[in-house]
Amino acid sequence: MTDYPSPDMSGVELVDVLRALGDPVRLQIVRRLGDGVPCPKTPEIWEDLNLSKSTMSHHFRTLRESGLTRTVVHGRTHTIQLRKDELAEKFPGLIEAILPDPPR
Amino acid sequence: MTDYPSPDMSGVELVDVLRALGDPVRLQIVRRLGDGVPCPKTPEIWEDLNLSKSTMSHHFRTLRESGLTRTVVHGRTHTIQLRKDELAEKFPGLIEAILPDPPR
DNA sequence: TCGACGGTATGACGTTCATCGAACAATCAT
DNA sequence: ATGATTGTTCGATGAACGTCATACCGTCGA
Repeated sequence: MTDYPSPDMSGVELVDVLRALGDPVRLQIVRRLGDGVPCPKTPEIWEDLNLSKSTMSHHFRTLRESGLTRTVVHGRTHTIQLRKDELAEKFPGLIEAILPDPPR
Repeated sequence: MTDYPSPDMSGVELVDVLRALGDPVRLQIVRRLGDGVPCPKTPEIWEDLNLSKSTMSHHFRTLRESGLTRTVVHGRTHTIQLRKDELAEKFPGLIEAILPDPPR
């Protein structure tokens, strides 16, 4: 079982988080992950983005390495999860500010 | 008197703001502008950043074009100002989240 | 009017980045 | 075992970016 480590939040830098968010594709991914619930990587996330598998994988890696997301492996299926609580503690208000609308 | 137009806030995109913030130099500039008070471009802002005049000018332009700042010309002196109120209305919570500390 | 000053525009250079196809790796079903 | 599925890694390519030195431009003071 392969492991995809995400950095400890103590080493996560604000500027790197912002840089990761400063791409249209990645911002959209994060906003779809807004509830913090793990989400399968493949289907509805990028059917409409019209990007190749490898490009999506690149963005998933960037998000994970920036500290924004965590990747969980289940067999041959991967799910991606926004590290919402940890981020809220380290950068209060940031995630809420970039998520779609108010949570209503 | 030359004019340096900043975009209307209605056309400002979140992803462009985040991209502008995703650079160490620009993030630092914005954080020093946090109070929204106009700040002269030259002196204390970048004496310690050890960057050339033209590089700073490039970052100032990027910030202005992204919608984050406004440039005001007084004679041969330029001041830069964070568009704090407009940004707070368009992207609630964002600026506060990336500014140093709580305002105390 | 003429220089000095504050800042911008231009062009160049090296690096990073987003993107893709193809190859690879790991797991599940048969 | 074998093949199909799910996703990552690698190598390449073109665009965007950060940086600098130089040239340029508008303004102020003598």
